[in-house]
Amino acid sequence: MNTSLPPSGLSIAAVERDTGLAKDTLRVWERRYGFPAPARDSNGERVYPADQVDKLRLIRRLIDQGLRPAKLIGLEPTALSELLGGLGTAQPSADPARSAQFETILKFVRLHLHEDLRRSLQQLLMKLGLQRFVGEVLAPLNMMVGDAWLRGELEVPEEHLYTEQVQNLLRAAISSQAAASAGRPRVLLTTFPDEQHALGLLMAEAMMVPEGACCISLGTQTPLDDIRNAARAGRFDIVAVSFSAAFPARLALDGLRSLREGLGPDTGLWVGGAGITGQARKLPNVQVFASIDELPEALRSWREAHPAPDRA
Amino acid sequence: MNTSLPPSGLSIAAVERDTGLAKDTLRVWERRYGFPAPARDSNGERVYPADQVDKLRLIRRLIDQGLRPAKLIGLEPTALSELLGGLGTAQPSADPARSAQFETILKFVRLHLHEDLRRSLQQLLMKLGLQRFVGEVLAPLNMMVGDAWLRGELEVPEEHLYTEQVQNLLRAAISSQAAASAGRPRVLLTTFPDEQHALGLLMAEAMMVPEGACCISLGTQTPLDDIRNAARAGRFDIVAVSFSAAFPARLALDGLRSLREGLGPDTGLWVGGAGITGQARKLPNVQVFASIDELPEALRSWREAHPAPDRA
DNA sequence: ATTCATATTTTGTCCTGGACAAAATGTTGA
DNA sequence: TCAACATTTTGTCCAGGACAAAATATGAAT
Repeated sequence: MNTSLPPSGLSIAAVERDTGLAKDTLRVWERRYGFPAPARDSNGERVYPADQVDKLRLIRRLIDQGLRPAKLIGLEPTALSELLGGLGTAQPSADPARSAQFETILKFVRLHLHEDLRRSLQQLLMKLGLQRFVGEVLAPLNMMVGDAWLRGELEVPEEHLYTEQVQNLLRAAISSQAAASAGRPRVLLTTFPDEQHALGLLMAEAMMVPEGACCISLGTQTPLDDIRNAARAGRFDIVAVSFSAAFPARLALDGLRSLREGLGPDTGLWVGGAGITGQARKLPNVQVFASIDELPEALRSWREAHPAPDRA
Repeated sequence: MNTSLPPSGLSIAAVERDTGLAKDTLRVWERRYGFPAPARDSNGERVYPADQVDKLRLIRRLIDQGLRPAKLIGLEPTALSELLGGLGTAQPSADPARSAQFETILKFVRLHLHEDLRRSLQQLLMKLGLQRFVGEVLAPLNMMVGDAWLRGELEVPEEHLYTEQVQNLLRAAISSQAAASAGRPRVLLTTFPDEQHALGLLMAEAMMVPEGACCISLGTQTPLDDIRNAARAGRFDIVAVSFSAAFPARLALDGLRSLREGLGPDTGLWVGGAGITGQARKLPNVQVFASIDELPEALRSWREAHPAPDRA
């Protein structure tokens, strides 16, 4: 039941897409470390065997976790997998019942039981309310899904399925609560270019809308200049940006500093997500959230510091 | 109110991100056509002035429309803009009242009046019902937004704003109608890798769910093999794939042929979107939709051809 | 005149191997 | 513990040659 004859390996462009490693990087690794060592087709072009691509994927994930290529490239795939396994960060929930529930949900994801997945999430949402649902369920679940993905226990379709279902749930819940347009503060949400993960944004929105904030999301991947311009033109009080674990911290810091300058001093810059936590002290005048639970409290503080104007 | 001193131009990587033109392509154009002609920094690296990047963006859009680089690179930006203007495809709606309504909505997008935008879309949705809303409002509106974007009348944030609002509306509407899990047929929706546009998928879902189909969306960018595997494992009756205008037709055709083979003969392959219309005859055994309006009828035909089994 | 097969041009991607700056790490001294 | 400096690691850039796939032009045959 194989596909066909020739494609017994991937081109360098395909490997770039699959692993996220730039063509230049693939070539320079080969030159320096002797790995990967792709075959060549009749045309002298690289043809990467599947097992080397798998190993590259593992290496990529470990690099994203902060390890360095030279230490990884020589290792066996099994050793790499072990490293990956040791890196799981999600500590099991304190509440064993809740913890078991999460395992069940993860099982639904693994088995593509979208209907069961939808139903269990929906029930939890109904039971806990939007804010607690995000803080107590989605936050840890995301970590678990992320860890599972890291160690290769989940494939692309499973991850997509989870994301879609959560997105549906959150968008519906947010729509139904949409605050009056006069809500305060006015918050602009988005991510930087190259950051595709929309869940963080939605979760933030779900935390803030019930507090009466007026949230406008631009979705993912807004160029820096456009964020600045949109924030000014729309007279927003706060710009909120989210970063997933894979986002290079360097890019985030540079971009945030530049954005911080571009926004007026009256506009708050709130950021969060695994890609940025712990960088707080390097970001003056930027509010860095270690956990999404802090958002409601932060909103309340903002309100105290910015009493509503008399009324226009 | 400029940013700072040094960045009076973009690096080749930044231009790649901004224009979608590969670094190799940028360098080879420079070598062959003498354009772009970037300055060099102290390090000998290319620094592209903003006006050249703007022209590159125009060229890129025209190439996506089927024109060829050699004919474009010599032209003045004004001439390029004219070409772009002549390419608008959306003929004004037959109904003048409706047409005026669309213009109003577009104005809201342009002015970032998210609240008004949301309200007008919501009203139309309520008035027309989900299916007619998608077919009679969103389809033409998408064309208008696409055209405006093409000729540079809309920027990134406006386009994002529109997409987000529509997505919120559609997801909420779909959730509220979600069919019983036993719905037929079982439809798997997704896009190919490198295709980021999710609206087509949502619109398709919105057309099918009210007909009682059981739709599972994987969101955008699922690798081909994963689509095949997911379709088999989930015993889907139909796989639906959508292509935006910018998607290279070649990639779409190749991918679809390969996917067609990979799916069993009992699984339907339904495709649509501006990137694929008109290619129908090159795709045997693939159902190509010229308009999203055809979906409900196609579902009914499918049901006739596949009478429900006795009941398990 | 339309379709089909074959030449020609255009165009994007790949190649090698050298270079260099930014980031990470190691070292030293307060 | 922190700061300043030296060293290594690492990713990205460059030039300029090559080639195959796509697009177009040319010609033959229906």
